Amino acid sequence: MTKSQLKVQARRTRTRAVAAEDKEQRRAAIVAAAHALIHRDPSASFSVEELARRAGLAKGTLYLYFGSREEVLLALHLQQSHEIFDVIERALAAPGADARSVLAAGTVYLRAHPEFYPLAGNCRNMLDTNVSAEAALAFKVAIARRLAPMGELIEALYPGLARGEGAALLMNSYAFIIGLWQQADTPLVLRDAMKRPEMAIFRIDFEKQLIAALLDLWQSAERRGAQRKS
Amino acid sequence: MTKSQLKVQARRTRTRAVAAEDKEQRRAAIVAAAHALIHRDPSASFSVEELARRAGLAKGTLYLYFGSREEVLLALHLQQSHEIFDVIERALAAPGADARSVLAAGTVYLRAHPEFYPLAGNCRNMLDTNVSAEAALAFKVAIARRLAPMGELIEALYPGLARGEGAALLMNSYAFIIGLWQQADTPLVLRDAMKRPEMAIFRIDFEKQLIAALLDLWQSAERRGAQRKS
Amino acid sequence: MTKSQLKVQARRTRTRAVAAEDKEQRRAAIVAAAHALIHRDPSASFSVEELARRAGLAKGTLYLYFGSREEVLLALHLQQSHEIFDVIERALAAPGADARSVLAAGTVYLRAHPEFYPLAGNCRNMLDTNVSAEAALAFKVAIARRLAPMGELIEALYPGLARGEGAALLMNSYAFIIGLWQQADTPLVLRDAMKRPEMAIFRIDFEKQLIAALLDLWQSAERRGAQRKS
Amino acid sequence: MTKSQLKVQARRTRTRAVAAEDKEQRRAAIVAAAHALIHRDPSASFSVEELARRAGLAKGTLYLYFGSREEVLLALHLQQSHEIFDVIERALAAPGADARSVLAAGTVYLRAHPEFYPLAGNCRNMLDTNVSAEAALAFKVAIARRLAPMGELIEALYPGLARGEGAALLMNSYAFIIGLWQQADTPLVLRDAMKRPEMAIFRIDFEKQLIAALLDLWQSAERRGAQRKS
DNA sequence: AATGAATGAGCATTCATTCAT
DNA sequence: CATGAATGAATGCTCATTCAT
Repeated sequence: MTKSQLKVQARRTRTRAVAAEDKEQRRAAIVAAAHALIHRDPSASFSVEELARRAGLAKGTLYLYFGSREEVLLALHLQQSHEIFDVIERALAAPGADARSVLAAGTVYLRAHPEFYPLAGNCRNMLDTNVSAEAALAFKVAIARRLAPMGELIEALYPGLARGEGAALLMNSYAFIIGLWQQADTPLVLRDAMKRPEMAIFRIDFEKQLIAALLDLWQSAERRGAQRKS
Repeated sequence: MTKSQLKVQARRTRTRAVAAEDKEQRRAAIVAAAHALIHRDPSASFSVEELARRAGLAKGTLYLYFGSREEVLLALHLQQSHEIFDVIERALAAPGADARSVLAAGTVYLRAHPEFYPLAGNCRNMLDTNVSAEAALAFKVAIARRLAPMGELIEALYPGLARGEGAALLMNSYAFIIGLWQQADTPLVLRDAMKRPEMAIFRIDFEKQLIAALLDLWQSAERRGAQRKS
Repeated sequence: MTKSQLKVQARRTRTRAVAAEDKEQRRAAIVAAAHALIHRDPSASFSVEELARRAGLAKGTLYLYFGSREEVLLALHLQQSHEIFDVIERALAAPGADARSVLAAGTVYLRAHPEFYPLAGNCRNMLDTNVSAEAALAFKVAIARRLAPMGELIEALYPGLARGEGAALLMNSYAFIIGLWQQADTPLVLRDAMKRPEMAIFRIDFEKQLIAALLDLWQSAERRGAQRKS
Repeated sequence: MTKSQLKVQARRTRTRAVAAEDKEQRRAAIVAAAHALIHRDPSASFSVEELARRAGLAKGTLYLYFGSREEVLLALHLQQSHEIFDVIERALAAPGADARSVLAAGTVYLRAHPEFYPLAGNCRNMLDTNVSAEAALAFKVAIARRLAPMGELIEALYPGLARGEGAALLMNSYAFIIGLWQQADTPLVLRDAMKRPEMAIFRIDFEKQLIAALLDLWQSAERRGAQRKS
């Protein structure tokens, strides 16, 4: 048996994803692999090689399902966005929903998925780097389709809000979450330096400050709605 | 003296920066070059080569003044932060200052310096990539030193605010600005697609929405202060 | 029957080529697709994917008919060679045939099939790259089988030529055509630069220079034959 | 001593080419490395990695001197072209020069530099692949500058030739050399098959057939000149 | 201090070919 | 026979950083 024959034998190919359903599974496996990797390394510096290995696929196969490394990350971000949107939407639709309960629900999700932050914080960057116009558009449209009904739920909750103000409130909240995380999260190299007295100002209780500010935003919106109504 | 030595002699060399003052000038020139380049290309994809050329220096010289490419960008970001802090601080200290006037002042600065946004949005990233602990610390401390007095001005303006709430309000505002920009700024590849009806939700009036939300944050803080006072 | 099996069944499959005739048709379809593609892109940089799509087949099917991408191109080249050989042979066999009439006939073909040149120019390369010994041999033998009778026709036309000199004249002509095209055809990147005065020497009238030189070759052969005869 | 320190120690950099003269030497070293490699492997399939190693340089350094892998090959081809042009020019200028003596001189060069053929045969291809317009133009202009004076020497030799016919004769000769080599050189995979009787037609004496045909071309030109003169 | 030549690790992506279905 | 999902070798090039001059 020659060396080359050995090599051929060694090549074990995955079962083929022929049905659309199977293909969707493959995509999901790749996204899951990215999820696992970004969990360990929030800076997402893993290589495509690593990503493929983790997904149990060859590098080339990955490119059958995604146009680029960045599009995988975008897909992961979209997935997580759907997840948090599900949580928020459910909270909004629950009886007795109010700002507090909705924000609490969102916070629970975020606490359990800290990798959401760096992904979201890099999203704008990714859209400018190695993401096809189609993929970028699909992402944005998918987000838009979720924001609209959630915005309406908010508008139902806060009568007096104008059409679109609900969605705007969501976008504002989202923006604030991303922005505050970027300010509050301590870079690795500063982990030690955070103890210094000069850094006291940055030693904030992220979640507390987040909720407080978001409550301000939501309650201001509610108040504005109430005033208009009357 | 050989031919090759002659060549070497012929090489033009910048006059050397000996005095501390001169050194500061060199640093400033490099930062200014980065400013000019990032103005044209918000993604800051320019190379060190380009940066050095624009600054009128050799590549190696640049590394006498900065530890890495990212540290240059960080210095630029710090400079712009100082500028906007100056603006804000002045507005806060002006007679009759209130949320509206302060935010208006800040908005004027941002309108004139759109390159502030991508720089600020990437700041968190930079601190994790190729920035020495010293440089990162120096940056953070410099920011902290500006936030403290400004926070106190706000606390003076809104009696009833607890110690530190002024600075927190600033940080929140800053976070919101960065976050909203990331949501609102259209990636290049989507410039055309923005016209589509599905994208309507993202066609926001950035400045208007920014000011409205910030006003909500500031006024909520003010109200909270007032309540406590009474 | 599972969902996925249904999907598989739904997959459209070409009708199978069972008869030898059908198989030949498939081969021809592939070659025709290559022809069409190389017509648009003389550098033949199209992928197998594209080639298969154009031929209306799956990638794998293509490999049932050809051993490699290059073998398809070789087949196309052989086909075109047969065509021009047909033209030449007919001209040679025509009453009153002479160098002029034969070359004129060949020129007409080439004018109508400009993609012949790059294909022929790359032929030597292809034979060294990804072409099986069998395919290479088959190609060469097929060419040889055409050259022999044509060479004899030339020898009949120019009495005095030794056995084999007719074929040699053909080979020389062929060589010259390929070589001159390589010198004369302007690379895409130089299209604009050709206007410059320094490039004047390369702005030749390809066809005119081609025919003039070929006539020289043929008439020299004729003369040599005549001398020997006498 | 840590691993990383070892690495730094191990890095041995070439003495720097500061003077223009030294830089020219580096370029030459790279071209020489390409020459050595193509000598062993006429298909020029070596990697940039290999080329750099052979030149004793780092990969990146190579790109300080050439824009792409192909531009190195083009430079090598230009160098060899200069060499054969030198030979031809000298032969043309020698007392008692005629077609025979000039072609003999050229043949001697080619016999000693068989790697000239594949390089020349691929030149047209290279100009279309990964060669900048500047490099392509520089190459062509350099060739043109050599052809012009040589053409004039021929015109002086063959009075009666029109202005430009000398250069055209050179170009024709060059074209024929390249073309005939492509027909005559046996591909590796056919080395064995060449013994077969069907391949007899391709078992030509390359040099003999080359010279014979070129003599035909040159003598036809001479005759044409002589006729015009009278 | 200033220079810019040299470095080389690092990496996403392509695409001809195979083979399970 | 036909398909197209899976493969993974293969590789040119970039560019931040270093350091000899």
